[in-house]
Amino acid sequence: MSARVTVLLVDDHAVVREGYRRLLEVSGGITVVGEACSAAEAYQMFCILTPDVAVMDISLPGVSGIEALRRILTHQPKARVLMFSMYEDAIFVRRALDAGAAGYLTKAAAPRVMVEAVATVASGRRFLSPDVAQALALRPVGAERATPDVLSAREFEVLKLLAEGCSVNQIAQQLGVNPKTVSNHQSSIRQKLGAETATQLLRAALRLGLIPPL
Amino acid sequence: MSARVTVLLVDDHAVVREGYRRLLEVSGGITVVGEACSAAEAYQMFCILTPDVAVMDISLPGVSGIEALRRILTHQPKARVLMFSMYEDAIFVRRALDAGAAGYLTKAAAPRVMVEAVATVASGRRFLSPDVAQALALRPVGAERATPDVLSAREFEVLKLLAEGCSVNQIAQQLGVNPKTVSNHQSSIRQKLGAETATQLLRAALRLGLIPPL
DNA sequence: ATGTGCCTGGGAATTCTTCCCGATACACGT
DNA sequence: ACGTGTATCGGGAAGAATTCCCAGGCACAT
Repeated sequence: MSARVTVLLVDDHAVVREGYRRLLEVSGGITVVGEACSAAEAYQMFCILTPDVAVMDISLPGVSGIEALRRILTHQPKARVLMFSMYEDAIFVRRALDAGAAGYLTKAAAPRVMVEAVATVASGRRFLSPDVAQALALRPVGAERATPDVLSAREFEVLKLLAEGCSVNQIAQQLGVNPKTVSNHQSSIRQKLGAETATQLLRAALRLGLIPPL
Repeated sequence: MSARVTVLLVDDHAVVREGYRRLLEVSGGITVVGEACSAAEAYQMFCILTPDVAVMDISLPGVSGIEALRRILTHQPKARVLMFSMYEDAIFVRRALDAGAAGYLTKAAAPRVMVEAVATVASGRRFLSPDVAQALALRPVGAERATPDVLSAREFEVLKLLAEGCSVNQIAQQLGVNPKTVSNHQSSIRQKLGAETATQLLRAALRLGLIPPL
């Protein structure tokens, strides 16, 4: 085999990161060289450490893992990022892959699969955990865009933050755009989802799994 | 120190369980003697293995971790169960403790805190992770009614309708008052609950049980 | 009687939303 | 290379909602 694989772990829960670190490191060929707990930190650390693979939780507070993935790929086009999530819905998988993820793994997968996934991604190939592959196979192309996919990536992002309780101004600051833009996004989101009130917007976000159930 | 501590891990994600297992076992004094991925399995395995401590994720598919906790305690009143969750809201903590949990730990806690928590719970004491303790301390006793009581009856009613997705105008019509009045009520509700955004208002209503969970 | 708190709304200032518009950028098929 | 489509970003203006301050009517307790 080749040299050891270096990994950057991105998850907002410290205990979870530590668990993954140990899980990966006992495998023998993997070294976790860094950890990050947010999208911003993930981007910075990736640029500094240039790990072979980033293992990133898809649901981070504020800016999502997918957005973090995009930012990394913008500046490091050759980055190998393995997305990791509790969601196995085809919609999430597709968004992750569309955004350029090198692999997608669910937390329901067997532990050794995670090691295998990192190794596969590090070697330049793509990796999908079996359950995910099945979910995708069952809905070939565009099947899942019955309702949810009418939202664009940015709209997704804005909806997530709105559902988390952020104000338009906070979102604008976090995404680095004009509040007016966020407001305009919100309008189109509401129209696309048919959400007149904030409640309906939140329900939609819950349906899409953008935020954990309350 | 005393003998090794035996632990039953309960979480619906295999990878997560494996991570925790490694995290706990390298500490030296802890042995994970079993794993379960559902409430039913947790109960069965607890009865068979009689571990010193069960570490249980609060959010399990189907029957929740708290319900699993209750079932275990019904038949094994001396069971020591450490609840483990990504939520640090006081309401979750209180429910867990009311149900008889020996401790509550958030996933945001530092990794070694988990080891400490297991050891503390095994020794017969209770354990709360620092962030959780703080959340509870801020709302001492009967905390869950500290907030709602400041709302007047009318405000309560308006909040309920708002949370159900009604517009201000609809509410005004339903209550037979001027929309302006409803709007004014809403303002004071927001102020009293500290809700900046519509979403936060909704979450408050959920916390107060004004509407069924989404 | 008097104070207190709630429900009710008006008025004015402010902020947000909506709808329409154009600019830029990027991907895609021809 | 070129047009086409789409996403993102924002400006402008009209309209709607929110906030803050205020005040009358009412119930209720001291």
